[in-house]
Amino acid sequence: MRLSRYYLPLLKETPAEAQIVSHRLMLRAGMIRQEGAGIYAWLPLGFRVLKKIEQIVREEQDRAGAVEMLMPTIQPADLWRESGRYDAYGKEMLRITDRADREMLYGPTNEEMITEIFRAGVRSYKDLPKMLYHIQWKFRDEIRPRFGIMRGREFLMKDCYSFDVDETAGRRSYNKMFVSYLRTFSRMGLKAIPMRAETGPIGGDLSHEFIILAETGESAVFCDQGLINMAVPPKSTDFEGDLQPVIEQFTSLYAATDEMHDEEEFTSRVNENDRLSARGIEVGHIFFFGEKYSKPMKAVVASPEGGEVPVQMGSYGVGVSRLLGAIIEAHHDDAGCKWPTAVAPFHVGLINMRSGDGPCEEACEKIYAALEAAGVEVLYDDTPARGGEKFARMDLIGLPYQITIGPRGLEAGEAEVKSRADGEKTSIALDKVASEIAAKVKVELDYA
RNA sequence: CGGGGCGUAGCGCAGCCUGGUAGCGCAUCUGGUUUGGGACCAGAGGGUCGCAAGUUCGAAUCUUGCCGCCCCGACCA
Repeated sequence: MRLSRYYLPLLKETPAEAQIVSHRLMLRAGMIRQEGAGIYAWLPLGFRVLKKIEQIVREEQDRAGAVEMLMPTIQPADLWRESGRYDAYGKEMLRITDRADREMLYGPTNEEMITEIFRAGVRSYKDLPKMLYHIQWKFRDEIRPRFGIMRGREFLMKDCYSFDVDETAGRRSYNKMFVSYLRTFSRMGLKAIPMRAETGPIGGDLSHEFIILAETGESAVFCDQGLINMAVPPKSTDFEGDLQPVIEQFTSLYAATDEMHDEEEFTSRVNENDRLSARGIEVGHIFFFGEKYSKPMKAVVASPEGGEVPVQMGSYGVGVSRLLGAIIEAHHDDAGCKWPTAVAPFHVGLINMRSGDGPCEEACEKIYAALEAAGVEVLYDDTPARGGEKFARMDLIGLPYQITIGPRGLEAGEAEVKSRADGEKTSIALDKVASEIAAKVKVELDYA
């Protein structure tokens, strides 16, 4: 992509309303634009990151055996009357009437609808287990939206639902999602810690929140330091095999959000040096809630013993749009974002120090074409701006690699490459730079 | 929902108390000098001062109502 054709409205000054670094950087880097309280437009750069995150979530859901579908954003109220949640959900649910005065709502979540869809198509325990998910926009009329997309009213969420014949099988589904989440967040360069959590209005008896540690997190958390560097299950993990040992490993050490925190247990189970009390961002939440919806909504299957039993359900959410903020919180410096390659809007920024200069342009065009041909995503700054400005904005948007072409390097037959993550600068021969960077990018994308 | 605050050029703000020509920095446009970490000089364009009503000879400024947004608290991906 040539920057001259792109839409990248960067802000030099920090907008007054942005309180946390991820919000500030998203506004300054031209990723989002606020259209109302808790409502944001995704500008081209932000949209690219959102799509990358979404795709990682999708790949790990598929790998765990979940099946993708898409449910509508607008739902009929009657569905929610069946579960009793139409009244229970309160003002957080955006209620709408259509032209015929039918009561509708903009979905804050989809348990009711997926249960309705499931019961229409499944009759026997032999059809189980099933895991269905979608990645769809939700609307929750939050009392107080804040921190940009971190707590927006409209947000993109992956929600998965599992259906099993009994509790044992249900827990197997829960375990699959547990492992899937560990991998999902790890691939984005995040260390997410599963913590025992309350079940909230969705209900149930088994629940974990996946928390990213960050100073600006909304919840206080307490955990054993040992969780931070625990090895995440590899790509080769067999999701049909026994995952219980992994779950036990990750739940063996103390970790709880403040609602579930037990100071006595914390101090008795965790050595003083390993006690970590911090703040965290919730990026995922998994529940097993059994018959909570299947019973009132009559989602039943024929059981092996004859007769009908309500299916055992779980639901599993990932805040896809929130993850952008969480990733920036974890990867940035004073100059801007430092995207992990897996979610970077582009892999490489190509800087022409002297636009309009024949040899510089020629060298840039050559490298640009070679990188694109190698499947590397390049943002080529072909604008007439001065070098300093180009450096500053590349640092701000935070692409993993910057390749600089200027008269100085050309004389030596070299391009300068900067790694945004560690700031390290190297010189590489002009005819090798594209292939070397392409190789690095490929390795980083193949990780996990 | 309770408490606090804000709304003036694309962005950041001053002006309001004490009513009288709407201003500054950045950005933008033109010309020139520059060009390896957000350049300099000269010139130019850009505003229903959130909306409405009222007070007044006169309102960005005072009064009232409305709308929008932000921050602090209890809920949530």
